[in-house]
Amino acid sequence: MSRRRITLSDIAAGCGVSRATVSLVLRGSPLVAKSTRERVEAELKKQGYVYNRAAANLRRRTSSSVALVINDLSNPFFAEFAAGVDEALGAAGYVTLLGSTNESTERQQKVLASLMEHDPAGIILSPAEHSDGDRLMPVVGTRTPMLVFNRELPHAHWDFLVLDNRRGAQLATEHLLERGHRRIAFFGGHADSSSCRERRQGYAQAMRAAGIEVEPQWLVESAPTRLEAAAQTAALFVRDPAPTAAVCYNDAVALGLSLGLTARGRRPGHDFALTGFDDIPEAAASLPPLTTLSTGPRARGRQAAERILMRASQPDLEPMRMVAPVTLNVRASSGPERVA
Amino acid sequence: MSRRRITLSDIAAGCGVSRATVSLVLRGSPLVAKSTRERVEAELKKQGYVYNRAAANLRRRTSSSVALVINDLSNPFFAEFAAGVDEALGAAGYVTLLGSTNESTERQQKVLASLMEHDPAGIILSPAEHSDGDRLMPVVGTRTPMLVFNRELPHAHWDFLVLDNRRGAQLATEHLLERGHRRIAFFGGHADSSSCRERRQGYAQAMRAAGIEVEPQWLVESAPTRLEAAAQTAALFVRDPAPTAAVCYNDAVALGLSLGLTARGRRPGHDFALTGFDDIPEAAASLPPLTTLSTGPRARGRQAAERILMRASQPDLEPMRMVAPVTLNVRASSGPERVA
DNA sequence: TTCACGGATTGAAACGATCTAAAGTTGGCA
DNA sequence: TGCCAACTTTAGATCGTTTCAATCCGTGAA
Repeated sequence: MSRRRITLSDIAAGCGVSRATVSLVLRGSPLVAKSTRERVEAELKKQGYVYNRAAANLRRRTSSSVALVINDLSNPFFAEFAAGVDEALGAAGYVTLLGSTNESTERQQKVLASLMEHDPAGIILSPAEHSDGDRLMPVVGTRTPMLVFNRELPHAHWDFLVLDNRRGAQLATEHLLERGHRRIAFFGGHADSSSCRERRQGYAQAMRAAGIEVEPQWLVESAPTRLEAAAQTAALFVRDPAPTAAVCYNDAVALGLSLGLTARGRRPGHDFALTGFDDIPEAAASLPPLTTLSTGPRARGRQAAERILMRASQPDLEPMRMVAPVTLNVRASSGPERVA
Repeated sequence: MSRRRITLSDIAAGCGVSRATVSLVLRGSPLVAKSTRERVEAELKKQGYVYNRAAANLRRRTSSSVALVINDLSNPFFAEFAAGVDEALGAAGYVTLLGSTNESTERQQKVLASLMEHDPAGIILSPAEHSDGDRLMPVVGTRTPMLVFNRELPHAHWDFLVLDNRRGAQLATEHLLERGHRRIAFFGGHADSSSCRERRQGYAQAMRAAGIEVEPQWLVESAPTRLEAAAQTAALFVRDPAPTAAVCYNDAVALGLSLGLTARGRRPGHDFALTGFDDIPEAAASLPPLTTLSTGPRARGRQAAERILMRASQPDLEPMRMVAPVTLNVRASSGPERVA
């Protein structure tokens, strides 16, 4: 029921030793005699002592936290990523300082500034759309290592961890080509986002390699949401001959397209093949199950955490650009083995 | 490029005043003269000073963080909740210490203990399944207020914030009764979880009020996932006459059932009515769109944050049990206005 | 008996902020 | 010129921990 915090001094007083000794016991130093150690440990338990890491960090000039700033927590992809980060940080004895920005660069500035005041050992940033490296620079400073996830920023001397978007889209396209499709669309996404651009590049590259010229009406934009995508379905069929397959920007878009196709009387996986990107949980459970690219967001989170901790302990490491592989997960939405 | 942290003393030295003065400037005290204030502020900017909140908290014996412990971040419901918490905490100048437990009570103990060392002003806990209040007690202590979300724990003197599960299921059931159904099942969930029990109670109450006796085969359990639910669909039709409608434990289960029905040649929303719970984003986008109960997880998060901050500033407030209302969102899955 | 030595313990100064109480500065007015 | 009040500024202790350097103590060697 006591309101006051129990400190080292309370323990020391409680069993007639000095604060210094208690501190040594806490840290398991071999210097203290077995008998005193036991006495002190009993007292710690008895008084319900809890360590004050902030005070310790102050004295030792260390930090035991890492800031994690996420643009969109309600997106399962980022939520999984966050879970992975927290998992790895926790295992290393660090604590996660969370900040969510809801895709607002204003909030992002504020959140970062606020987190910096807690002196994190490092920052993992999944940037809001239209983030500007030049504005990030002054608030992050040069003392704190930062890893940027999922988006490229023009600025250097930060770590980057990005998905292999180009290669992923290429794999999906090759898969559809393999299945006999020639008129393949790239559907969804905002053409000005870096991830959409990269995926389109992979798509274009695969098409070129197959000797197929991409027609302009095969490139359809849409916001990366199910509803928007469903609404854009018609754009695929404005001109004959229409595409018989589509590489979609992501799973949400693919599921939306799937809905749109059904509404138009086409059966996805039968008379139209499509692929997604992300492998969200519903991808496997939808009808038809979605062929898509797994990105392993949780593993990416762990990877980010491990890297930032490494950089925090070795500040002179060179910044690094890491490209995470993606793997194609073939399911029914891309159709049967081989169509005409 | 400097590795050292800039402190108050650096600023003080840099413009020939004392640490105390700089501190006053930082806090916008009216005591300091305009001219010195400007001099100091210039120096702050020039040296790129960043406030050390840990040191300040130590001295002032305050805390500027709240711990948020989440059982399953990859569940959009909890991710939204977390986003809401962070939003409200951030607005109040607090920072979120995140911990995710992945539904493991072991990790939950560890995570809480670790977070306690950072002296949070309060704890918001969404407990892992099978959490035990008696084990939580010693690690949380009595100094730190805690709010428990979404599950009831036998222990007192914590705040509780739960959804009105009973009332929600009752609303859904009444809605289906209204539409003319009599043989209504309760589908999905684990009967030993508190939320499932409460929802079943609401369902039973509405059925009783309508003078209908619930038959045992109308109560079907399943893990709260789409796939499990789809697999359990058959259990609804083992005996004639089969139910014509189902109140589902949650949206995932409802979507699974929807799949299962389709696979059996039934058209959900036409020859079978069903409702969900949670109103996840896909509920509106599925085919047919799902009638379900909105729980407003983000608003709940904000509510939790505001409450814990209030309790942190007034430690003598009585603990409270808050029941969040849920609202019925009627869509096509519960069928047309009125069936026979 | 004295001394050196190793192991165990501790005093006191940090870490970077806050805050009280006291000391400097003004300027006005007698 | 002297004094008081109103402003400004600051010295120094403090928060809870760590850590260096110093002290203490018992023992075996000289």
